[in-house]
Amino acid sequence: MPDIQPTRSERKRQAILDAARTAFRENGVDGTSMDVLAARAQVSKRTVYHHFPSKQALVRQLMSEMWEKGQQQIRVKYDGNKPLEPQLLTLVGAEIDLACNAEYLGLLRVAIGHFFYSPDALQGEVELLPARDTALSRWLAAARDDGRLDIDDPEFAATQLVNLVRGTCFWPQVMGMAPIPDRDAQRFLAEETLAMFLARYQPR
Amino acid sequence: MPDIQPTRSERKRQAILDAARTAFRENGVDGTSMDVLAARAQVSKRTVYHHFPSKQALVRQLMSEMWEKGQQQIRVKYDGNKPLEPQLLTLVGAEIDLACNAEYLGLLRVAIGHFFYSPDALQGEVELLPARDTALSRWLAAARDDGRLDIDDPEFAATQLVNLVRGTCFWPQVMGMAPIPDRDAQRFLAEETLAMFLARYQPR
DNA sequence: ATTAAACTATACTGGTTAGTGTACTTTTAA
DNA sequence: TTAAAAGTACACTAACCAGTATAGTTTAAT
Repeated sequence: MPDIQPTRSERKRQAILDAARTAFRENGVDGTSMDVLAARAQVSKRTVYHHFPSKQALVRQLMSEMWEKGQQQIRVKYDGNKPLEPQLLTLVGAEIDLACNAEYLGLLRVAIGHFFYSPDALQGEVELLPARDTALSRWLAAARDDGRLDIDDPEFAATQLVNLVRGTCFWPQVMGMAPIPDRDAQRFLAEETLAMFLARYQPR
Repeated sequence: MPDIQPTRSERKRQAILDAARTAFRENGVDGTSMDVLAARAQVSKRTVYHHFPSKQALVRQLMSEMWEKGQQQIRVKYDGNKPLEPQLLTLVGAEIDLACNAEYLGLLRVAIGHFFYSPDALQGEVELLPARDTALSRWLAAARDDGRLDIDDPEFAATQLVNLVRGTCFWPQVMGMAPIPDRDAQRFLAEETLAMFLARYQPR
């Protein structure tokens, strides 16, 4: 068993990032001192500053991780030959998957807590909710143009769909007011969301 | 014009509360020092401590204001003789009104920012989103029992309704990511929300 | 007019925190 | 083996902040 150990330096760096993720999520960036952070990472404070020039740089590193996760785009092209439901279910399922991803939620929590009072800084550092909605609204527009959905404003319809998901699956978790729903609840949410959406927009 | 002036003491007290409201909303509780607060209120720091024994007491005062606003219950009893739509529109409209109330949103923003990282303290001080949802779900259950809505789970249906509203009307504003929608947008949202909800749950 | 309550300016205490300086030890790679 | 890179312990700085102390001024109600 070779079991290649990463270099000590790399291990320390990861320990710092792990500690930052959990500590920031639990107590916020401002609520976590660099001394506490170093202690949680079992690393001297000097080592923290060896790997990251400042607290802000550490935050930025975590933000870019989150950004990456959020970017995992859904590639569901509209297919006029397949039935609507399974296609839409894939889209909604992807939305729910992301909104139920503990890692993603945790990082988003850090971001929101940190940038809550400086929206300008927020916009400078990251765009929180990436342009995934546009993929959805484009799909809806395609289905509309194909005469299979009776939608006036695809963007608004996409917003409705997303709101049905995020209201139970995203915001409460970000706020720390509810746990992440289990698989069954996620499936139930997907089905009910779809049912409501199609009841509204599917031509009879 | 008598124009009864409130006493100086009362004027100072209000100036402090006003300054706290805006400063806390803009920069958060932790991001607003008592020195800055006093300066914004054009009052000496000692006067702040004359009116409020501590920063926490000041926060509590603002929280109770918010609590009061949130408690303005909607009293729409289900009426089997009136058509569904206008009744539901009243309920949805009330939800939107509150979610678009700048004062309420501002205070909620303070609360969320303050308690984001201590949900226990949150539950100790206030319940953020009061039990207004239960009024809605009771109304829905009544309409269901009357055979006028085809709902399995009134609580979930109420959540869906509320999510459709809050996703565009509440969360973005609390997060400071979007301005409060104007009257037209509010009406549009109410109508579209209702249309989707009834499409799903009104028996054909 | 007098007096107590409210207000002001300013300096202070005690505590916390981001980040640095220093002298020393451990790891790693040539 | 050896030298550089990385890590450690710990003391230190400069700044900030909640809340207090003090001594003097203004307001308001008797």
